[in-house]
Amino acid sequence: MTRSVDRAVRILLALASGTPRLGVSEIAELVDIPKPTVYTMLRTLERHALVAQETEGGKYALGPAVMQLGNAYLGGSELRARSTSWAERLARQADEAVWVAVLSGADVVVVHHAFRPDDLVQILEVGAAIPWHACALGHAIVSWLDDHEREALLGKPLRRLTGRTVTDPDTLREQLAATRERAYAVEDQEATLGDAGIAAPVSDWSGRVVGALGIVGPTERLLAADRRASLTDAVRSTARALSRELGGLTSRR
Amino acid sequence: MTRSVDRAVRILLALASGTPRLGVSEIAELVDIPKPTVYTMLRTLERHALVAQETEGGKYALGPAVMQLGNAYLGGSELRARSTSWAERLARQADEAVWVAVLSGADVVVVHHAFRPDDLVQILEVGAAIPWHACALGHAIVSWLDDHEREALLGKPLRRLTGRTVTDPDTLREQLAATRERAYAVEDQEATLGDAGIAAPVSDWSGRVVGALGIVGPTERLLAADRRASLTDAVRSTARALSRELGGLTSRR
DNA sequence: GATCACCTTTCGGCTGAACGGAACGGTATA
DNA sequence: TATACCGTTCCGTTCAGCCGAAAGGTGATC
Repeated sequence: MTRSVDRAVRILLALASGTPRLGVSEIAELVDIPKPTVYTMLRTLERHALVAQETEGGKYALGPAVMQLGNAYLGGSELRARSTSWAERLARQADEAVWVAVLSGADVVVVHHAFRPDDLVQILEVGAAIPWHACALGHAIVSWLDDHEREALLGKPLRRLTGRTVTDPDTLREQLAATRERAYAVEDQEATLGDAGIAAPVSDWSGRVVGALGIVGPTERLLAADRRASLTDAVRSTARALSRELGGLTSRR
Repeated sequence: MTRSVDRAVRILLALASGTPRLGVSEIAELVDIPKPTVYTMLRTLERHALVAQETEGGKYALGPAVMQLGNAYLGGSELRARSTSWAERLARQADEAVWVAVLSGADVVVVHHAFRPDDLVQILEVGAAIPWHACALGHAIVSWLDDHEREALLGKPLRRLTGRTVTDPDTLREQLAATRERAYAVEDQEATLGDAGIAAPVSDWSGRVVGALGIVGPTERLLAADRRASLTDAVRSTARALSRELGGLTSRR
């Protein structure tokens, strides 16, 4: 492990979480690194536009280059590339928005978003990060991780996002077991009030879970008794089809 | 300057440019750092999900965390926040797609994209990076930089993207002078064949240019003799209005 | 199936580059 | 005017990063 690199990353993450603009001293305290060290690193990061300083002698913020990295990540994502057509198809079929996501630490990050066909106001959610335990996508992924990884995630503190967020490890363990059995996950207003999700895991040729695919929308539409069965089936079979495609063309190793 | 941090960033950028998946040796050669050093750094970056290793012992790629950073950047961008309503308005008025961009090294990075109102196929271009010299947005920004910064950019090698890309520094210098005078830039198929752009610089309260705003679309529509005057006026006045807004509410320093 | 070539990964001792305490100058605040 | 806190600079010390050498895998070649 390279300490300086680790520290620099922690600085970037500090800038990414919550307050977008921070001073040297604030960062130093936040990540517990001496001020001069933080300063030197910020300057180094600034060279590459990963951070930017507002006015001379002012606070620091993330720089535009991090966006280029993000874009490059999307461009290189096998999952995203292969999922677009399937997601589109499912969005039309279910008449709901479809998200494809991967796990990043304890968060689920949306890598593709197919809009609900007839929606007018569409907010692109690509790049959004949601705590894994508060969404169906997260449950779908984590339920398929091996015991060791899953327990590591259950061990971390679990934030409550709405009144309905489940944060008890034991309850989650049960839910994950159920998810594993059914091969799909359901979430009802645990991340956002009014919104629900249905998701299924996506795996690659080796059987390892690489992400999840699911639909997101208003509770009353998604979880209506008469639609639920058909929606879960649609999600599950789409995820399976996508997994098969990822498995087939073993792709560039 | 922290050497390790600089090196780590160069590794990330290498992963971001071109081939999305690289082996340790490939990276080592690309960025000219001894293999074991690259390895250690990759492992450090992997901890934070900034890079990810496909299969165990395989090649490395950017990780999902870089997307979170990108998203955080967008969320904290004053320019983006203030530009949305203006961009929307201009998109309706001009009936064309509107882009807002900032400079990142020698590239222009799109931070906001307002769709052309009646377009059906809409590709979200947020995060896209375009060499500054090949687009109106880039010209608008660079023309307003101070001499020193501008010359530094003109000194770097300028890539040709289409047959019409201007890559001669002297020609560019003239174009930039003209842009500075008119307070808007025009580009015709220099980045993409068939597409043109009209853009104007956006500055903050201190007068420093912070980005640019412009319309993008098919050459025949954008540069039609009868529309051009009204379009350039619309772009210019929108950019000015946005600048004024950024100037007014000095915002959180 | 043995050899080869190339990979990623591990190890450890040397050394110079990163670190951080202390001080500086500028700028809001009382 | 005094104070407090900021970003920034300085520079000697030291310990962490560096990287040559070697190990352990893996897939191709003959």
